[in-house]
Amino acid sequence: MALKKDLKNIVQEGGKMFLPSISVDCVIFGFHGNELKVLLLQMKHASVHGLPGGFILKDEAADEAVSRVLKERTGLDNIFLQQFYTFGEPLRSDKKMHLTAMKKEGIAIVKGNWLLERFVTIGYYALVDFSQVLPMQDALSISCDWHPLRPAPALMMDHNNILNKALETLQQQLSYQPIGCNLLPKKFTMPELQKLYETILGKPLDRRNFQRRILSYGIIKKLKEVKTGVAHKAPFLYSFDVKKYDEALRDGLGRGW
Amino acid sequence: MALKKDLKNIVQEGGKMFLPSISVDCVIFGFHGNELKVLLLQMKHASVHGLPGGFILKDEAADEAVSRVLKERTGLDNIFLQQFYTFGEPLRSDKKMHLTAMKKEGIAIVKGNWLLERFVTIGYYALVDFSQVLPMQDALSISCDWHPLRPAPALMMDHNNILNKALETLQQQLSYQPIGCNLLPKKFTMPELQKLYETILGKPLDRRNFQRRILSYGIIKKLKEVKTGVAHKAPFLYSFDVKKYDEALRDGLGRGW
DNA sequence: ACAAAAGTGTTACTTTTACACCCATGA
DNA sequence: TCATGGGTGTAAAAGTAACACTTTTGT
Repeated sequence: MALKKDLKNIVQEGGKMFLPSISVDCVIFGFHGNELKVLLLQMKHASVHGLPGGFILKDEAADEAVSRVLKERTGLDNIFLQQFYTFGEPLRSDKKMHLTAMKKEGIAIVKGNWLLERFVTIGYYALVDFSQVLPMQDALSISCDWHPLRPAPALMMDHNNILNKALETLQQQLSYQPIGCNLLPKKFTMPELQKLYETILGKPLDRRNFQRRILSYGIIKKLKEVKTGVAHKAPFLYSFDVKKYDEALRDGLGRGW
Repeated sequence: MALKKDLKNIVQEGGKMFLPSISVDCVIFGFHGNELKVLLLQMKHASVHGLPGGFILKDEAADEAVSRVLKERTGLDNIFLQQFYTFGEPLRSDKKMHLTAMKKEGIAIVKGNWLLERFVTIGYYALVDFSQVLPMQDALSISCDWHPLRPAPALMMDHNNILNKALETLQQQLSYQPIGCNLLPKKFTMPELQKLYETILGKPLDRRNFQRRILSYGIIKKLKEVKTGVAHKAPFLYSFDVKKYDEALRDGLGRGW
């Protein structure tokens, strides 16, 4: 099995390939069935889930490492990615976890192995179009799948903490940054976008006010199509204006002083 | 000289004491003479300045490491501290710099020394009461002093980049977080606070509107004293309400959806 | 025909901005 | 006494929040 060979290689050679004591973890958000979802790995040797993550190659930028991990787990390039916090508590990483996992894998891991060190992890969140993702597990997991956020499953180590902080950051940034559209397909309807905002913020919004506000940002444009094959009145489709969007990403939307 | 002994120890033993390839850097902001200042080290062996920084002890939290560095450079405890970004570009650290610096110090640094590795640095900014700070240099610097921000001096490596990002973050957060007061003495006047906000944001604000808005947050309270020994009409003194302030820190000030 | 969701404007309310005069103090 | 900065309120403008009816479509 290719994955196991990879794993063995990482355990034995990782110390030469990767920066020591630093990892990246990624909270991948998707939106489906009117729910926010997060992509999690089901770990092989423990009844817990974990965030997709990885290590930084010696000549690689942290952002590149995350993109690489993301590509591996979702098949996607060019994902909206945001670093949100670096977790540097001394007791956050669980040294025993790797030890027992490797033992069960039948891979030798000796005292002093780089994986048994304490790790500081850089947290990123990603916003992806649910329908475009093809989840793929990694060497240490049974499966990679979407999970609901509320409630989120029990995660290994401090990953629940990381997940919560990611969600908090997302909620805060949603009001000032034009990020909502990243979670939807290229063409989407106004009610879909609104549902998304309501879901992230966890509260209902007025339809008319929502529409006015979103449109006032100028980052999305109404297409001349409607969504077909749908019950009830056909809603218009919108897409977002990449140029205006990029400006808004730089300058923000909110007011403030 | 104690500092040199320390330095030699860090070069030779640091690999055992600290997390490898990770550093912390701290942008320390102060306010004086109606200007935002930043505390910088004048490096010994190059005509550049640098941000105060350090490394994380093997059993120490990243935040603790920064507090320790801050204590060493400023003499202060319990400073307002905020992690703002982690810099993980592969070429950000300058391997030659340490090498030549140590050569000039007469300290042997051999190939493979931990200091010659690539470093990822966790950026923090600190807000301090200028009048309370007693700047102290470290082993690699001639002096530690306040410098103007606009323009900021040339800094080593990517420290100008770090500084700029810190300032940007500060500006953004100022509108949503009750952080202004951290830069002033315990008792301050409304015009002082306003000057501070104007300086950080780089634009003038209306006196009456500023006062109304700040007071509406409820985080500062008017004292029954006025500032004495001052020219012109004596302004009232204010102090900030720690309880309300802590609430606001958690919940933010701004609106949004 | 009806149930369910989408489209659309107006009004009241709240927040923000703009603006000017008097007062106290030190020089 | 005068120059300088500090204290204070109000009115207009902008932005936000609340709200209802009509249209379309599938069943």
